[in-house]
Amino acid sequence: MPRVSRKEADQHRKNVIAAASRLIPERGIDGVSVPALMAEAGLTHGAFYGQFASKEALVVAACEAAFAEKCALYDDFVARYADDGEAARAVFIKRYTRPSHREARGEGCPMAALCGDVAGPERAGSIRAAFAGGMNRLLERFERVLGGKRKKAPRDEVLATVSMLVGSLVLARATEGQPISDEFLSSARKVLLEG
Amino acid sequence: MPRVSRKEADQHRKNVIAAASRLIPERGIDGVSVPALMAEAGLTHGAFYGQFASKEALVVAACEAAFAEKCALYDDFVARYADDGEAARAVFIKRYTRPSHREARGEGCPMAALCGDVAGPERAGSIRAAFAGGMNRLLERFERVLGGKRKKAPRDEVLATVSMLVGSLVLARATEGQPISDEFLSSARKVLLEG
DNA sequence: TCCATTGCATGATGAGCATCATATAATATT
DNA sequence: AATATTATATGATGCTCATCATGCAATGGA
Repeated sequence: MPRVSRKEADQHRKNVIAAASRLIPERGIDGVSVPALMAEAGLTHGAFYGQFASKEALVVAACEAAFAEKCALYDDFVARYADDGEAARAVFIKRYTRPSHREARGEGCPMAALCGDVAGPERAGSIRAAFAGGMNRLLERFERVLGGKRKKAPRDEVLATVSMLVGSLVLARATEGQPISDEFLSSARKVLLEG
Repeated sequence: MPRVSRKEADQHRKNVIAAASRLIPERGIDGVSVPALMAEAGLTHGAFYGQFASKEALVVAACEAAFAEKCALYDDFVARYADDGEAARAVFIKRYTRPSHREARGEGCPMAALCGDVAGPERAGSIRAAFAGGMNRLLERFERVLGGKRKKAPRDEVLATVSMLVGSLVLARATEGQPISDEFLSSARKVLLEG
């Protein structure tokens, strides 16, 4: 009964979430307006509130999609390196600390891309919960990626390592264009691989 | 010739910068409007453009003030612990990773508070430069704070340690209210002090 | 004492925002 | 084939924002 078929409408919704899960990590929550997002998905702003109860609901969906994509990625990664945990850890750390990761905010680590946006009292509701849920799921994968020859790395080590990786990426982005930017990434890489 | 004396006007400007250097780290650049900031400083919005060329100029001044305050703080800190570098490093790491630091965004580490705001292409101008300049000055202090019994810690170690501290704080803020939030801080503390 | 200067307040401007109301027209159902 | 449904588009609402224009009134120099 719609102007488009149900299947098309479902696809539209998926397109909107896909666009949001790329644009929100890239430009921030407040950097993506509803009209701009819908235009990116090939629709107009009026279609938005037929699909989402609010902008907050969209952010939740986009956040979950971004984490789900990375969880699937690391499931594959763990499977591929199942017989060489040492290599898995080294390859992961090298990839994470590549300068190209700094530029790829929309496709890179959602923890690093969203953590600044999700902090603060005005985001204490469902967005925060979606972010924390995604983080917990992603950290489960990191236990194995970072375990090396062990099955799973100890939790303190996982959280501290992730803190260093995310911190180096976020600081590298905040100083992009300055000489110190690359140093954050290379120092984290060096300390994690050699220290 | 003004409605208030020159001295009062100078004091007003300092008040505005002081308010901004607390509110901007606390609420983010876009979370502090010019009218709200001026009200906080006891003035009306109209007075703003007599003192600052633009909101960007204010952010630059606030950023510099925030970093300058911390530089002075750590100069004192280094002097106080001049004869016991080991204690300086341990005390600093314990203070940085306290849960109360997570809540004190406006008074805490400006690197952690501002890094998310300063990333992105729209902040690539003078704000980014002010942030990077402040970071470089602050990192000079950290070389000595983190040196332990050495005079200065090696640069890779400083940058990696700061990455972990900032990362743990930023992630703890992004997950505030969730059980994992405290874990980021305690894990970073444990690894840096014992690992 | 007088007057030019200027810091501040009031108010306007135009833009962008999230959200809602309504109309349209194509689809599902009958 | 007729009709009820509904995804989408157009457009409006009320808000907040950064910035600018104007006028006032107190000050500091003459």
